[in-house]
Amino acid sequence: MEEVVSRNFIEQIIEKDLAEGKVKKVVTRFPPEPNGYLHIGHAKSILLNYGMAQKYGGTFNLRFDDTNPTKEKTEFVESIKEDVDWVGGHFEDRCYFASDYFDAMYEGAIKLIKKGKAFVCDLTADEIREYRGTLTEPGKESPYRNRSIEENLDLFERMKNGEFPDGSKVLRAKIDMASPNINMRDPVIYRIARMTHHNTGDKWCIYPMYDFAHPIEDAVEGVTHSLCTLEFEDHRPLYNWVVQELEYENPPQQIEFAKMYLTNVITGKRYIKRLVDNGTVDGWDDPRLVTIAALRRRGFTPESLKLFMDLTGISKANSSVDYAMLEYCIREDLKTKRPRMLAVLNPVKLVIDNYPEGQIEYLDAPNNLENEALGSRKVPFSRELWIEREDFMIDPPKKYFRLFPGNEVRLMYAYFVKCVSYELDENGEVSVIHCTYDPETKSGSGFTGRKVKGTIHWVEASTAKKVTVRLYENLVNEELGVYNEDGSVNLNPNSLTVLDNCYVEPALAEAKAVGHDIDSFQFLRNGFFCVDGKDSKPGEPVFNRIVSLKSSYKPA
RNA sequence: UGGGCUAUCGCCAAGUGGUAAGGCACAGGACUUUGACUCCUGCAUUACGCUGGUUCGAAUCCAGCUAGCCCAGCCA
Repeated sequence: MEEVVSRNFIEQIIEKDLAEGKVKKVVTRFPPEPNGYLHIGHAKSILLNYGMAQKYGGTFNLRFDDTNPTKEKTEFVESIKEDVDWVGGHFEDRCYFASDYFDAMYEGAIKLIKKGKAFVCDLTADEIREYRGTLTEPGKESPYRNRSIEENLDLFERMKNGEFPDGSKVLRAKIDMASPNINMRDPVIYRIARMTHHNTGDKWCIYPMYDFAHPIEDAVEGVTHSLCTLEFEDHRPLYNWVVQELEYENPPQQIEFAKMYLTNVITGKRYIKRLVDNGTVDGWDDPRLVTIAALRRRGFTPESLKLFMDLTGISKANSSVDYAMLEYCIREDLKTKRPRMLAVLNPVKLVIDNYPEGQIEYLDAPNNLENEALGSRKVPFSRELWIEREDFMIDPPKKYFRLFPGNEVRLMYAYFVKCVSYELDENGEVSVIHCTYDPETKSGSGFTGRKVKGTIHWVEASTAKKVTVRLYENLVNEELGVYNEDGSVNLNPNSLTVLDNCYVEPALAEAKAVGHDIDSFQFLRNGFFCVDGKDSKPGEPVFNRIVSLKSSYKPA
């Protein structure tokens, strides 16, 4: 029985091209401009492009679209390469630069001029705008539109040679000033800009525009399917015009898909910049952001992002995916892959009155009950433990089956304990809980004499490691929405809670994350956490909460 | 009111003329060495933006509407 697998519209196009022999080998690319950090939206494009090449036995390129030196910085190149590869876009040795093709683009421009399809225009930027017309009115032709081929050739070469000041002349494609598509109204394809380019230095003082450069970049690399976002739909006729006029034998085709939006997050660069500048977040990789670097620091895995993209799909409808879907993906990925460790975030002392003083025994604890391959570890146990403050109540509501006076619960991996009394401090807060334990009930002993409704986690007090834990919530206020009317961000005041009095079992004290070598764990009932490689010092781990666990227990 | 695109459950999303997949979320229940996980169950009862039409039959075809997104950089 063949499983019916639905294909997204891009896969359908590719399969048709392959079947018709129009395309022999699929080649895709991810073409970022090196002018900032990559975020989860880019991850969708990376995974889509890489996925298509992978699925159909083709290749995937990383290509920096660096045709505008005024906006680009070399410092972003390395971080983008790292992010693309980390997220799963394995470009291997195929990392290219649009600027490597400047010669081919220059030749292409000459070819257009010789065909009478391009001209040098002396209109100012303002005049070009005026001549362009409006959305509802056609434009009018530039007075320079009918210069001779010889004159255009001469002028364009002199543009290249630096004989004219910045902005004084441009090269334009000669198409149709009356086109209802504004992109076809004799678009500028080359401008003069004296800027040192991060890759080509001062070799050029003229630079090609995106609409002219991109199709050439794709054609030069043999890209077959050029996947981009919806806002470029109107540019497709121009894209096709360029590859046709330049007479490429196997022209690439542009296919557009919808960008991904996520609820309750901020992706706008200027908003993030403001938050960084005023100290609301600690940088562009603050774990509450959804830049790839932030997601990685928070503890998201590449696998979880892949799952997320697979579940959300590809379409042409603008949409905003519920953040809960992302949380589901990281829980799904981590739950059977990472150990479940003992950590108490809000501690209160528990003393087992009938347990020998000074004795420490080491109990077996499976690392993950759902994954035996993760093995087991020894956890120390003694008379004095830390337990979660919320796991004890003096007057419990109905259906509370953790610890309360007279009730018996299991200590995870250890024994049944029964609460016999408790002490209060001067503020009336519970300071010590006294229990007795039953040696018969040791974990793994096969004891079936009686059952207990609740199980709680704990940490042995004398060997516990004190750590700092950071709990993250969404950066923005879900009730009020993301933005205020004045355009400022509607912050959630509880987006970050720092707990500096947490205890973890000794095994966790060894956890360390350096750089991006992330260690992540499930803290029973508290969620998934990872060691923050940026803020942890040796021996002083700081844990970031990746995502909390769902809870069906609702306190009265 | 020029052109391009989109519209299927609270959120994504399949569906390509034959009688509405799936996931997230949510709600019940079972199980449980944590109330998580897992497992069951329920969740668009002529309904697929609206209105007509074609057809034995339409989310799928046609017509006309409506709503939303994108475009007037010498940015990408």
